[in-house]
Amino acid sequence: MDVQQTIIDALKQAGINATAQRIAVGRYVLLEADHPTADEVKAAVDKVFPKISMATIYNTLHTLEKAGILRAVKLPHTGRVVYDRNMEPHYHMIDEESGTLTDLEAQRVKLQHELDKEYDIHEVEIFFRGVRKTDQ
Amino acid sequence: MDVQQTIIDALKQAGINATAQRIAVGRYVLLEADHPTADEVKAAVDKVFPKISMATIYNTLHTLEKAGILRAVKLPHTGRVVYDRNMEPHYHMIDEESGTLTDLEAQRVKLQHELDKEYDIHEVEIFFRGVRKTDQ
DNA sequence: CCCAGTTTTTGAGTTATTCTAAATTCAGAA
DNA sequence: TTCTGAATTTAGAATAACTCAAAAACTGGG
Repeated sequence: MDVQQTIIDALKQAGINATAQRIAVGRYVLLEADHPTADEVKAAVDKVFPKISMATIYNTLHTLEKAGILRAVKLPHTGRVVYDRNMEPHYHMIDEESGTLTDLEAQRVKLQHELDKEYDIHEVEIFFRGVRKTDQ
Repeated sequence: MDVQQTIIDALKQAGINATAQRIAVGRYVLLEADHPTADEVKAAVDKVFPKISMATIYNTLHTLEKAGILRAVKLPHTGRVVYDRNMEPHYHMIDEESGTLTDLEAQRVKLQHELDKEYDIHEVEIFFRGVRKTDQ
């Protein structure tokens, strides 16, 4: 099955009409990209799609978010929003040198607290920030 | 010792010239406020200071940040920036009902991971999001 | 093929912040 | 004091990242 069809199916599966623009955006953000910004999505789609407006980029990203197949992550250091197709519970590591954002599976981090006594916790967001160690 | 003098001393201590505007802003963000936005700082200062520009509000907040006596926190849900005078290691709890932000001392949260093997971690930012339990 | 509903587009509007350059104020020297 | 260069403040323009509104284009079911 080709990539095109994979995306069309994924969109339909999520209850989204598979328009040409959505396929182009979806293909990039759901299969190819690694935490892109809206601008980067536009740039990437521009390379393979004749003409798409910024509003459609945002509309589509929001549609994917609402459908539960994409997540917007607001980075606390820069304030930029990037889109994350990893829908498993996970946290983020920000490499301060390269600016790269890496996913960290939730099970790699153990978290203990007693907030549950007082709150119904709906979500925990963690950002680790640092630099890669120079091995010696 | 009066409040005015406390702030003047705190500013000087941090190596910041104590101008009238900085005293007014500092007094609010370092002593009175609880996670205010820049707009809220302006509104509060306007009540006690004849005339201050938004640029000065931002300039001063940045100056305090660089001096290490104030922290900007970018909230991941709204994207708004609030200023935090708590310089101890701590995390944040966001009450989704009221929008309130509460500080959580770092020692109330135990965090275990093996990222140290690969990274020099400079900072860990955690946002808990949820609602207060209705006691029954 | 037709039509109601959905999607896309353009361009203007918004919000929060930053920039620029001029005006003001300040701290230390004389 | 008075001066002077540096620091600070200001207004207002500029920017970035969206969001909105209304018209135009498309789509899928009948």
